[in-house]
Amino acid sequence: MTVRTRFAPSPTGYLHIGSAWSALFGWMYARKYGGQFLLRIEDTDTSRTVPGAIENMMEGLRWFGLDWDEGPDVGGPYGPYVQTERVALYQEYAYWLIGHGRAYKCFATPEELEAMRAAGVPGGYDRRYRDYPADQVADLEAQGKPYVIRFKMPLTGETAVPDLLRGNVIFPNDQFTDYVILKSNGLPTYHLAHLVDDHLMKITHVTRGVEWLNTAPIHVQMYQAFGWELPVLVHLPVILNPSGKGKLSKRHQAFMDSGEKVLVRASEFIEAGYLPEAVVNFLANIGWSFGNDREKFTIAEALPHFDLADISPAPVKLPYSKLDWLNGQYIQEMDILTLAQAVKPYLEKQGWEVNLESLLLVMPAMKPRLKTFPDAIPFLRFLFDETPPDETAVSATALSDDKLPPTAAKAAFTAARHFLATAVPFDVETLGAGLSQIGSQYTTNGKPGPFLGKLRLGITGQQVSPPVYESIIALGRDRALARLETIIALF
RNA sequence: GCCCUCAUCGUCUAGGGGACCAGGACGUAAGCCUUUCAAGCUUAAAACCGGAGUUCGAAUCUCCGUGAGGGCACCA
Repeated sequence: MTVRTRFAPSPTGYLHIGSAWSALFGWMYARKYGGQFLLRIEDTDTSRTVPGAIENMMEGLRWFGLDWDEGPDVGGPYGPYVQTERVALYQEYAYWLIGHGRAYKCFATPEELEAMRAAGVPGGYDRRYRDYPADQVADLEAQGKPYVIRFKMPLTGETAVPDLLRGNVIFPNDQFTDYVILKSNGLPTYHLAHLVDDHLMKITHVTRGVEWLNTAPIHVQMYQAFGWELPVLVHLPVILNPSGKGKLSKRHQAFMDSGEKVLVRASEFIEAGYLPEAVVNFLANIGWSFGNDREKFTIAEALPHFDLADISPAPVKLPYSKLDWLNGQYIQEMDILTLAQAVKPYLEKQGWEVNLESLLLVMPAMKPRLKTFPDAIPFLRFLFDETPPDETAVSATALSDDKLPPTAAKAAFTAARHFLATAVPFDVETLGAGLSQIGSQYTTNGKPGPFLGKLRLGITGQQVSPPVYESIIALGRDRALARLETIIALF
């Protein structure tokens, strides 16, 4: 039997990182066994459907590299893959259950339901129409009273849910009421729709969040009622908010202790400058481990080791700082041109006009300093931002100290200007030799350090920058000389 | 309130009766390197939630607590 897994989001918003994580495991399992991974849209709550959400999710999945063999856009042998296009099917199965005594029409009004809930009826419904006389049901129907279809849960006994990660989880049946499977508008609820689809689409392994574990007994009972084989159920743990309480929500923005925003949507990870390989590697380390103390790996490498049964059932907080580290590791493997092209848009977003040539010149020096692409912004302001440096930051006092008194500083900068005007070739070796010699000559301790530090400040207007020689080269001879002129004039 | 789940360093994890005075990674701290900031290298601190069992032996099995979470819709 081929493995078939699916990702079945409802199009109510954006792709959540937790959803992507769950999709990843389903995808990995299907790929490992050469099976199929499907995308199905669960849009039976039409009031919550958000335009564009499907496209957004597909885009996110593609970014992660999670491709699907069957889905709304590519079709497949068990389509359609959008639930609102399958309603006739669900209705057919709902009525089949009625015909076989496993479901019934319920005419309870919203007001009645409200009253039952207020009275504290377990499950919010007292099953008043469960055994309603057939002729009276016919009467109500003849009067055009709206109704829903409810599934008859057993009143006694217990239901065992075989969960791959937890074993059999036993639920007493009296905990449940008769759940609505077909709404009064004719659309199915999740309980009916996902189950009919999973069966018809021949899904073998269901990966979904633990929040479904509590309603899984209904599904087990329904599978039995239909006489269908239960797929392997894998309830993945919740992803917790790293700061504070509860699960990671996309509704309420959370913040790290550091004050940074907690990333939740897939699109936020993209915008924040993470590489898909890094994020996927990061997610694969959540609840599962490669083994052999290995943290960094490609998904292709992970596949042979992967098994759904090895996933830990414990809830997790995403270790965001590890993602930063991993992303940095992946950046180190990028070639300079690709890296520069990846960084460029983030610099341009600052309103800077970015010259690729200059960027390429500093990129080798920048690479080990980057964990994410936007990290380059504070380093490279001097290169692309033409607004003049803050005068209070770059002043004669800032450019001199006891190891490099003002007169010596002025002389050193003047010497540097002469040197840079003629230095050939204009490369790191030449500049390094010349400028450090000038530095040693003018500082009171005879070391180049104090001068080079001031030179960085003078040239870049920044306390922190790429290494000075590289910065000067990236700036180019003319611009560097112009800045030295400005500095010398400060004394 | 009722039902369900989970529990190893701060975090992600390895481990599944003796190989564990518990291993790795991130983060943190210190040192080296160094023109800043990083990177890199070296070192350090840091955990089996508690209590009872079972056993010659428990981080590992059982039970009870505790804590953390999830669920109780004509939402998924």
